[in-house]
Amino acid sequence: MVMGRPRKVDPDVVLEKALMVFREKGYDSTSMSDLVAATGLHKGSLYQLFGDKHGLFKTALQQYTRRTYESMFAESRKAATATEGLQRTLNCMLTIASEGSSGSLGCMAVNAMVEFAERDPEIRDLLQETDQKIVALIMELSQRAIEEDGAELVQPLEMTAMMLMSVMAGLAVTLKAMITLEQAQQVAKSQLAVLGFKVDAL
Amino acid sequence: MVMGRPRKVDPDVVLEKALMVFREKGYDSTSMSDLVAATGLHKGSLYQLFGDKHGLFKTALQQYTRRTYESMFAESRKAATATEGLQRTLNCMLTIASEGSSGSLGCMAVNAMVEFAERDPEIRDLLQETDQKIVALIMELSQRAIEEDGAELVQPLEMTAMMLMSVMAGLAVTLKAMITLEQAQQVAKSQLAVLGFKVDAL
DNA sequence: TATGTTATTGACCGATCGGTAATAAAGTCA
DNA sequence: TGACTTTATTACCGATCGGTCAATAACATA
Repeated sequence: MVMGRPRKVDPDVVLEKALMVFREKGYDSTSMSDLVAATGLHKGSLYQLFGDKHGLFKTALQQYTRRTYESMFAESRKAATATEGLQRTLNCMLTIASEGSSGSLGCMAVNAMVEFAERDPEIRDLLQETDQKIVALIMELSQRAIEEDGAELVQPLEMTAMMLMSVMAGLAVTLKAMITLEQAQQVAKSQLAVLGFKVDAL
Repeated sequence: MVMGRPRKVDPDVVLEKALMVFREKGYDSTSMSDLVAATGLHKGSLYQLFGDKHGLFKTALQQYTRRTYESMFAESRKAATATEGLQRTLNCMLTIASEGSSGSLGCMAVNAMVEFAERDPEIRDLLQETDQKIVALIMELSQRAIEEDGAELVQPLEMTAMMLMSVMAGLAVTLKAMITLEQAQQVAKSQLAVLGFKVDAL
């Protein structure tokens, strides 16, 4: 056993609660008071655990991107075909972005990109890494869809991936106020179709 | 002539300077001090002119959406064909979103949507109105592209417009850190192509 | 029980936040 | 010139911001 006074609460559940606040309100409009209220911890404990507000946000964002990517990857592996895996991957992303009790919270990565891209290279790099991982996943699934499912892509692989990423990022935004999850899923499916994936067969 | 002490500066140029600050930093992380520094006005004058910070932002956002829509509409009318008009409309949007001395500022409407959608019905409604106007413009151009340019859309008109809007919103985000203006324009053009517009003929 | 170690707590900090009000300055009009 | 009207400017407000620190509490170990 480690020495010293034991923790009352699991840092992971604290991080999870802070994460939800940041997803809801973004970084700037979230105050330490908000985080204290949401986590139940006292301010000093939060600072001891995560350094400062920026550190807490960064940790929460990493948690979000890691877990979201893992969910997407896992979802892609559940499918019988690469094409279906691709569709499930996109739907997984949309489902996460649509979370929220009233109105969708959107994708925290997209939200953070909008808020931080111009002023925080650290966050920007972190988001670029995740972006590249997802692009790689999409390209791998697309390649397999060509080889295994007879997909006849009308655009090069790289362009196909860029177009899918653009659509997904856009849906993450419009999900916040313009469209429903069902509409977003329909858009994603149609996008796969127009790109040449054999999505009708599913 | 109107009575009273005359204004030193034109409120429109003040609004323009405030607009740029809001585009750069968003709402929350922009302080009144920032606005004072950027406009050259003193704090009291800003409050007299625009009420409060939120009012100033709302006015700036309306200015942005109005002007951007007018630019897009004007651009669409410059073209010889509806298809070319559509492409010019999209490129106009991307060009505006890519403005900024170092890195692109993105689309202020998209940025505001991310920051305000969950907490400010007034801003949300304002953005939804603009969204609908742009959707209407896109649908009108698409319809004309079918009738006049022989476009063979592979998706219904409404879905075509939704897909275009999603791509554009996504590009406005990714433009901030992930891609260049040239890449974004290429994505938009490819998107038009896969949707069935006769864009290769241009 | 005494000691070392870590976690929790509440009081406190200077800085900055958005916003206000009183006053000074610069014009028009009689 | 002097009254009137509007803008510009300064000083100031309470509240909240993110962050710190010393004191205390709760454990393991000796």
